[in-house]
Amino acid sequence: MSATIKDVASAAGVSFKTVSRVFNGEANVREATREKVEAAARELNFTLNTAARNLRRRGSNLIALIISNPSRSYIDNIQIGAMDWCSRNGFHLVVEDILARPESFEDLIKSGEMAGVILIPPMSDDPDILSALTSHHIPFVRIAPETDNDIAPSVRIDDRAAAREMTQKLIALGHRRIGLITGPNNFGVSRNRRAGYSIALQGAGLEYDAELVREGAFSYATGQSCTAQLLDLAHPPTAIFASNDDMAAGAIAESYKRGIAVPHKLTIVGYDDVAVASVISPPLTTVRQPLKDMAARAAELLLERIRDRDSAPKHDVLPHSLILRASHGPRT
Amino acid sequence: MSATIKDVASAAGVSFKTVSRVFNGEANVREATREKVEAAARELNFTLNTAARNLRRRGSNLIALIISNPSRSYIDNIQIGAMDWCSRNGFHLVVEDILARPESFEDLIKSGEMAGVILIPPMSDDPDILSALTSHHIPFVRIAPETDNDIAPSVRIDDRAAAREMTQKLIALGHRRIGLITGPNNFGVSRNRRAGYSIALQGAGLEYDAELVREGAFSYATGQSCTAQLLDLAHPPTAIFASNDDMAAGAIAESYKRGIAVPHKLTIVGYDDVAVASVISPPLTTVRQPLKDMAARAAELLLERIRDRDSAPKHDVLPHSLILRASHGPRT
DNA sequence: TTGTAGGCGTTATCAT
DNA sequence: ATGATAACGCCTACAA
Repeated sequence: MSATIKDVASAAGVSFKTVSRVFNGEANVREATREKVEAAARELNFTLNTAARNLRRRGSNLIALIISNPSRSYIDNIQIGAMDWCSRNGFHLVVEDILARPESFEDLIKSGEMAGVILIPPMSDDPDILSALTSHHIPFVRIAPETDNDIAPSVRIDDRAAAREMTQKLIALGHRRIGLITGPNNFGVSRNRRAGYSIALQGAGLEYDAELVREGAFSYATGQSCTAQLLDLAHPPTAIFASNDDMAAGAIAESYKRGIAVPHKLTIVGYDDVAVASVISPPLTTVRQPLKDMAARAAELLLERIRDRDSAPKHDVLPHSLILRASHGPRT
Repeated sequence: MSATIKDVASAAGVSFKTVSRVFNGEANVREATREKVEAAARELNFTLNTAARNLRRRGSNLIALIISNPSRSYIDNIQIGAMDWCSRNGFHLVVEDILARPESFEDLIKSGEMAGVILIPPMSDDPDILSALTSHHIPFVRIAPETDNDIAPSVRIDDRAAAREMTQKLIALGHRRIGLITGPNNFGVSRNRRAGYSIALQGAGLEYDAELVREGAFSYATGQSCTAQLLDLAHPPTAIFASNDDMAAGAIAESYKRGIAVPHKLTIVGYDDVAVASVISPPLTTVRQPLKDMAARAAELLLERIRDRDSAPKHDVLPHSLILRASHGPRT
């Protein structure tokens, strides 16, 4: 059917090994020979057969992104960054939803079809997943794990510092009772962000009031319900810090429903800076994470490990920033 | 490293061909033999090597979803449906963003690594893409193309009927000047939905007023700007029909900004019924498309074509429905 | 019902 | 700088 290196070889009058050399960018090919081969290949519309290459190399050009995350907008950004990197580096991005069918993860791992795996929260901290990957010797990288380790590289922002800074900002605005809507507790980022919140309070001599801290699930609906609980308190907060933008959007909706104007009567801030943040009303003050860059960087670190499995895993911390839009204001 | 069919064969005391038979579910294997083989395979933690299989079969277990769509929420649902189907049917879903790097599509096609390709708007109607796929003999399926053809199977809802029904609903509510925000004109669905709108007007003896029809880009921002244009008209519409939910959300935001209450002063309805529709305020009256089911069905039809390239392409029309929430009301 | 021979298209190894 | 030979692990075709 389609041309092989042998076809190209005979068309170019060289041995097929030379064709292989050309297509692998190996040294020791005379320039004239290279050109002859390339012309013949173009003529025959030749492409290397990936299956044959993978078989012989015991390799793969597939990177898997494991998905099981309640926030689609978070995944979207990660996926875009990863897709882009893959397409520029000769890989393909395979997406696998582990929530819908847990066996699919096991299949994926056992099949050995993936050159490497990208993990996002909460899988980045899931001991079963980490050990499965490790015992099958599949290179992987973790995005936003709770803590780093020697097993795999990671990419993150400093969640603790980011949450601390945002909380300090709210304190500087005069807020003294600040509600926190966290993510689920099995997310490392949830714990780190709560720690940052707590540190900021402590630094300002404010007491940590467990009543003001509610656990959401990174969804719009839980943002609403946690906000409802917070506003029903005898002493409700004057500011609410949601651990992602979806929950912040839910918080704004709940306030709006109760006739509480944001930011005039209540300050609400989010985390992530995904699409919804600049699209709701009022636009959201939030912590920006460079999710696309994080994903691209994660793929890069993963590639290093694929190429050299014994290399020491690197741990990158990318910069975050506070995006000040219109959903925050001074305590009134 | 990892076990091969030969290892399993000698462990089970049979020939490797028998192992192959077992793992391909072929007939003519005695039950006792099958069990012996399966036990040995379990023992050795054996899995078929995909690269070898693909090489020999000249096949692949990869299906590509080509992405280049302004509405992430639309893609998300399609992707979820496709991922799920793939994981249940021994395939992997590869996502490829053609907007970020157009060459990636060419590479994908030439490499022949994909068993098939799923196309969504606007690629479903892109002549260059269709002919590239056809000339490379890559099976593909089109989701929501403008019209069907003999080249590839397709899955759609009846956009024309759906848009007609929604428009009729608005007319029944007493609206006479109904604004339409379309998608880009290179989307077949845009044209079909506008046709449905037009038919409904005609059926009610209302005139099609080009002033009331604006072309958006399926984005929140264009929903806003088109609504602004519509509301600035000397005779503004009393209802606006946006061709997707993102634009409807933008329309609501624009109305809100101008102090125009929805639905009391202005009716706004959307299309798709993606996540944002039930999450904004007021919740959106919209046309529901079963996007996940459409994607799963598309994968199914694609598989038929992969298995038998000469089979006549099927064209499925899935049911739509009108979801009546709170963003519509009678003309006031 | 089970087994044997051969080759899919590439890369590795070793030679020239 | 280039070439010959041998795998990689599986499936197809045919034989027993």
